[in-house]
Order: sequence, then structure tokens, then C-alpha cells
Amino acid sequence: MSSRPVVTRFAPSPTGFLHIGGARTALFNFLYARHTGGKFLLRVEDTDRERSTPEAVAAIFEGLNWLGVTADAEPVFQHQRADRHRAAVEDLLAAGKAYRCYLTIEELEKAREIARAEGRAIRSPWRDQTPSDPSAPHVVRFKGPLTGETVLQDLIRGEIRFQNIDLDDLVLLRADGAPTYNLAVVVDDHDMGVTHIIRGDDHINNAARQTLIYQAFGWEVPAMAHLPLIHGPDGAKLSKRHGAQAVGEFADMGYLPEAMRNYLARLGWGHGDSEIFSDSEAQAWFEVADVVKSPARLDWQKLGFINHHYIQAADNGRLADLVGTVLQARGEALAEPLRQRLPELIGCLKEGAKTTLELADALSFLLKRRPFALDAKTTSLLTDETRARLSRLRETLADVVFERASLEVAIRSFAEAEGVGIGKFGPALRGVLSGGAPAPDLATTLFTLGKTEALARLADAL
RNA sequence: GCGCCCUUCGUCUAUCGGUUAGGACACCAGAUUUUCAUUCUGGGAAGAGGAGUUCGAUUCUCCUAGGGCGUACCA
Repeated sequence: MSSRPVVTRFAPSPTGFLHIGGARTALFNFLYARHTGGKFLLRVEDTDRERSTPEAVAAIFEGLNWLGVTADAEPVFQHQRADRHRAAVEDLLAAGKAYRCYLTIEELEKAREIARAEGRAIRSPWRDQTPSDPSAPHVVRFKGPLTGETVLQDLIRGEIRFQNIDLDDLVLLRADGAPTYNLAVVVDDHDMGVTHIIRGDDHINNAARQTLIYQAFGWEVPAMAHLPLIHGPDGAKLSKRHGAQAVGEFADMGYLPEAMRNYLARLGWGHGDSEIFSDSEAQAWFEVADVVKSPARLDWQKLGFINHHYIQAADNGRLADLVGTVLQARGEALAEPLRQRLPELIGCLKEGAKTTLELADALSFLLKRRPFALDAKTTSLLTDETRARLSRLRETLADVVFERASLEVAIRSFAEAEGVGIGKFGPALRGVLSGGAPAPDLATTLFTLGKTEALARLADAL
């Protein structure tokens, strides 16, 4: 292909949020650029002014930012380059590689109907006709070859062949003079020096026609790679009912960006048996040719597994900030002593958490304000015998230093002194301390509660 | 209709003509255990179907089936 330094790009159309499939496309472009020491660029494909919104642009940038997939240059806005696009079309017109088409919408629809019935691509009669009035309303179409074939060398799928007769003469300039996507991508990718186009496989068909346009301009055709789409767990196209589509939703559901990067990279790409890998490993290993051809399904359980791993590895201070946001969103205030201890508490409680939402759940027993009612299960455990035993335990604990290790020892020796197993009073103790909310092992529960609060809760229940 | 793409355990994948078809998630069983969870050990689980090519096909070719994408003055 080319020995130029690699330039990749992500070119979203700002008509909505950043879809998870788009996020992965961006990630792959980013990884490949990093892998090769090249550049990763961003281009907003907003040639359709009707459907593009600034909110969508903001949402997409925000999503990419969160994911940590950042461009190496300022983003290009396609609509700002309309003059350049029009000039390029003039060149094509002058070279006889494009023509003005005066078909009305009605005529077009009729022609399309016929072409479809005959199973062939639509062809405008204006291909070889000169109009009596050249200034009449018209679009400019590409004049594609009628014979021969166009061959794509897809980096992922290999050779893909199209008969040129099956490719229609696409519109380059609309009736109002606005450039269309298929023209703009080619001109922009060329002008931006893009060497590798990595995009969703819904663009394979366009790739053939775009190749023809490159050739008409006499430009080098970039290397292309078409990624399979991401489907929902049931194999159908990802939609709302699958839980989430937008990367922002994944953030809200408590997933960490590094976990998303790992999971998304693993979805459709892999490096041997590696399941969990760092960003630098991903960058070192990523090859476009290793991307899998078939579409992958989103698997929430595996995402949860990966996220669990990264939560365990994450800095507790950072998790505390994240959890703070979650609690705030839930309207749960954090008392000052707890807020200060949050990183430490999270260190004690994060073991089983798969998301920051679950992490917040794990804190819920700490958030209770006493006095609180006990749940039915705990109440039933509180027989007179147990009550008496917990009362003795309370006295014992009053003299214990509230550190996890010493609490652990204290509980064990108390059980020994009582001549019973921990199972005899442990569940009741936990219930009394947590009010029935899930809580970790006893020593941790006591420790995170703190001596004052723990003894008070015990006293409340006895 | 026409064109193009895809098809290995439930899911993500490894294999690049010769393997007991490997790993991970999930699942099941057992162990540990002060709830839930965690952790540990073990287990079941796959080449869509049919023709070829070949000494030998998951791997190469073709057909069929199923799924997807495109077929716009959307991107």
C-alpha cells in the first residue's frame, strides 16, 4: 500500500449518542495508530445539516473522552469543508467523470422501481445527455464505469469483488449544492492523509464506490478494514431492550473506562489466550489483521467479570469519588466521618463488587441511621439466649481495639470462651449491625462501622 | 429482487491440512465458610448441512440453509 506513517480516523455522524459499536471502532482506530506510532484523527461527518445536532457532537466527544480514546489533533467538521468538496466535484465534472442529473424525485422513484424489478442498479439517462437548460435544478452524479470490476483488499476479510455494473452512480452534490457523504469522505480522507480506514462493515458496499471515486481523482486508495458489528446478547442488532447502547449508559451503570477498553478490545479481537490486558499491551499487540470477521454479541457477564477485575485493581481514592457520585445521584448523604474514611472503607468492601453501583450497595449498611428497625430474619434469630450472648460480646468488644485483625481474634476467642461456634451468634450479630442489609465478614463489618457506632447499634438491639 | 459479508462449546475466542479441537466468561458438582459474595478443586459443553480437493479436513473450493449489511439528493 504505502510507506507513509499511519493515519487512522474515527468519523462519526452526529445524529445521536456514541454507540458502543462506534466506540469500539474508535478504539480499534486508536489502538492501531498507537501500535504503529501513527496518528489518530477525529472527523465529524455532519454533511447532513438537517440531522446533525450540536448535542450529539458533544455527546460523542464526551463518550470518547470518557473512554480515553482521544484524537491526536483537533477534530475536523466536514460541513466546514463544503467549498473544497464542491471544487473537487468541479474537477470531476471537467474530467468527464461526473455529470449533472436532471431527474426529478418522481422520475427517480419510478426509475428505481424499474431497476429494482429488473434486479439491477439504477442508471440515470442524463449520463450521456446534455440538457436544453443546464441551469435547471439538478444534482451531480458520479459517472461510474459500466464494465469491469472493483476489487477491495480488505485487511480483515481479504479480497472482496464487485461488478461495476452493480454499483450505481451515486450523488456527489445535492440539488442545493451540498456535498454528500460519499464524496466528502473520499476528499477528506485524502486531504487528511488517512492511510487506514477502519470502520463498520455496514460500509463495505460504499467502499467499492468510494474506491472508484479515488481512482477518478487519481488518488491512492487507503487500506481498508471493515469491522463486524456488535449485536445484543440474543444476536439481534443492539437496541434499547438490550440494556444499553450508548457508552454514557455504561458509565452510568458503574463500569470503568479501562474495563470497557479491555472488554471492547477483546470483543472481536484477541491475542492468544490473553483476556485481561493493559492499555500498553493492547497497543503493542493490536493488529488489524487479527480482528475477527464475524459479529460478536455483547455479554454482560463477561463485561462484569472484567469490570470486577479492574475495580479490584483501582485506586480506592478514585473509587471513592465514583461512589460518592453514585450516592449523590441516589440522594444518599454521606456523614462527614464516613466521607473521610470512604477510600479506606472501599478498600475493605470492594471485594465482590462488579460495578461501582454494587460498590455503593456494599456501603449501604454503613449509611443506616440509628436507631433502625431490624429485619424479620434477624429478629427471629434474637432468642433470649442469643441476646444474652451478644450482650456479653458487647462488653468484650468494648475493650477491643477496633482493627480488623484484633477484631477477628476477639470474635474467635469469644466463641471459644462461650464454647460455641461462630455460627451460633454470627448471623444474629451481623443482622443487628447491618439491620439486614448485606454486610461483609464480621470483623470487617465491625471495623468499618467503627467502635462507637458498632457498640451503639448493638445496644439498640439488645 | 439484486449485490456484498458472516457461520468452532450458551457467549467471547484459539487453531492458520495431521491436536484427546485449547483458553476465558457463564453453568453444574464438591471444598472452605459468620449471610451474600469471594476463593479453591473438579465436570459437562463446539466445528450449520451437503458435495468435492487431499493419504488426511474445523482449516481449501462449491452448493444449500440461517443471520447481517447495502441497494437514499442518510451517514
